Amino acid sequence: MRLGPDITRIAALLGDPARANMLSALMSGEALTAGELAREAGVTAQTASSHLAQLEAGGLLTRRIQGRHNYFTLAGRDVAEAMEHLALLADRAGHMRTRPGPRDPALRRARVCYDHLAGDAGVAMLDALISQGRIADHEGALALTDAGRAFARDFGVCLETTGRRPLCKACLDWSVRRSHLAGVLGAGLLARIYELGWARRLDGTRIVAFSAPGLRAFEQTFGPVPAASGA
Amino acid sequence: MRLGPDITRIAALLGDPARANMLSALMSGEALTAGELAREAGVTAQTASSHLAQLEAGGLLTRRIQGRHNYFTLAGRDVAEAMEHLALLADRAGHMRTRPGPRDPALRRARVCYDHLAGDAGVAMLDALISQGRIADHEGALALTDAGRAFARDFGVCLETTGRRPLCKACLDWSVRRSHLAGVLGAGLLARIYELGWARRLDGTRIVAFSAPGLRAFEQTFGPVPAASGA
DNA sequence: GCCACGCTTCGGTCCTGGTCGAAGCATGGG
DNA sequence: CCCATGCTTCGACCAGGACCGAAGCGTGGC
Repeated sequence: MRLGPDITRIAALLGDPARANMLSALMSGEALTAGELAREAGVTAQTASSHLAQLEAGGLLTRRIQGRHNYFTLAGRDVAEAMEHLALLADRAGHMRTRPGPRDPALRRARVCYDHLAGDAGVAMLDALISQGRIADHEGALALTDAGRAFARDFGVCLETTGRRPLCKACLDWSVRRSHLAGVLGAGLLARIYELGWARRLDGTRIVAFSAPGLRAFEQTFGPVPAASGA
Repeated sequence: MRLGPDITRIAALLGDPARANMLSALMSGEALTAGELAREAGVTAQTASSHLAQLEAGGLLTRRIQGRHNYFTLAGRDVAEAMEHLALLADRAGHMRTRPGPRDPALRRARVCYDHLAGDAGVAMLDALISQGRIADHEGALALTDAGRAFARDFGVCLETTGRRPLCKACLDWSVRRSHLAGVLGAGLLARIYELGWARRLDGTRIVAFSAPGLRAFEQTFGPVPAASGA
């Protein structure tokens, strides 16, 4: 059985703390410079440069040079999905980065999963959309209903299904271990949540922080967000 | 951003060739002994023992002791899914284990993805089920239709949806880069394909080998399987 | 044209971790 | 009871790779 693609190369890239921290920082979806990533990973610029070259060669990162800055982004949603999947396994095995700190609950409550909402809020949102009859759950397969299409339009989400990306997709949440909503609709809803000022992303983290009125509006639309998901 | 689960531990486990080979061997879904896995990975029993202990501690493997044999299986479908996801990234980046050998095309043609059919045959099967109106594809979300339910019953697949496992699930195929069918139905169909004698799994590999009449029967039910998927 | 800045390359150090030989410990058969 | 088998533990070896200091090389500002 020495066939098929070589998982080792990719996994080894993800297996180093410095590189994993860089990639985690990019899970927010935004582009960061080499220097910012070096600081994020807690290493010098030289070391970071080496890591970034490896990640780029491995197809996990995309580099765009602008002036004297090198901007990096994840090479695609695939990368983010694979990392989330690994996070699920890690969480189940109880592998935490550190002793859970004060900001960890915030991460579990609402965070960005590359381009859509995850955590308690993300799971609650999908639950609401299903119970409201806006998304149909055919034994784990999600489909947008006519009512859901109307809701998306009213909410201001553009559903142009450009490319082959599915409209609705279930994405397994590592903190709640249930599905939240990904796909075009998931990304569009989060974008609108930002635009409406309901929430903003905390700089340098994946945490999505709701304002007090924003949370009220969110819960009015999608129902209450349960408080505790941590064990 | 030093929050959330520690991906590093899991990824580092997958990042070693010996461990990755062991896990790959277990992707067939069957249980293997420590000695078999050692041979599979090309290392001595001592080294294998160390690796297996790490994989077990990391929650990727389950050990069952029977007499003086230690049988190992993947800890769950999650593990297989995560590995497939990494394989997708690796394949896109062109990371092959070796120069593609003579058996590599067979692997791309039909292989087992833990418990369901993947490769050209797997993708063709899902395509057929959709075009036959047995599975509905709502922009990437798969749902079994009434016709599909009847077909499954006639084909001899039991659809008891025990646990929370979805009936139909799209699983991205690393070799074809399109979806094949996972979920309860996907696993059930492969089981029936074995039972009907259409195909069998080659020992020690993930290759699913169709017999000549078996392939004819398969193609009569699901339409022709395209020959080439390799680049 | 000079310097500051961002990043990369080079060279060297250090250490984690994979590896095997040998010994230890169970299980099962004769 | 003794031996073969399957696996684990211990100890030591060695290499790959992470890391940083220093130097090199572009870009942009003055």
